[in-house]
Amino acid sequence: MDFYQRVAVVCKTVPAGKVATYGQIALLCGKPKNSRQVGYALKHNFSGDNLPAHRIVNHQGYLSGAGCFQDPDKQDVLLMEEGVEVSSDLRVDLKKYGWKNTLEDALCLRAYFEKTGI
DNA sequence: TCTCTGACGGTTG
DNA sequence: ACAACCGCCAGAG
Repeated sequence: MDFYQRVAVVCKTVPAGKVATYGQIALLCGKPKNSRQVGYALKHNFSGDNLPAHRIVNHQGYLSGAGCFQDPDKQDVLLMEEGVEVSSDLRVDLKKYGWKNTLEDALCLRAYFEKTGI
């Protein structure tokens, strides 16, 4: 099983206009305690294609933004375009914009992982 | 192997 | 609400 592939898939399943936490991603990847590895994966940007990394925030709703985009303000712009409000201190309201992963989503991802073998 | 480090999370005071 | 602490796991040197 390729954890990073799973991270990529999960990130893509996060709907536009919503944000997910690292813990959520790790949980959906089947490894609840690998939240740090999620960040590591995004930093190295595995799987090549452009992942919506701007939708991934920490459990407090802060955008870490450690240079995944050359322009630090790029993430604000992307989130704003998706209708997510970002405060000046790079924080989003998880109560409003946090992605509530349903059991259906988890099962769908699980099935996808089984199917593709990752 | 061993150690250090890190886009983190949860609990506690 | 906030900060300190501890736990966690995979890469890199």
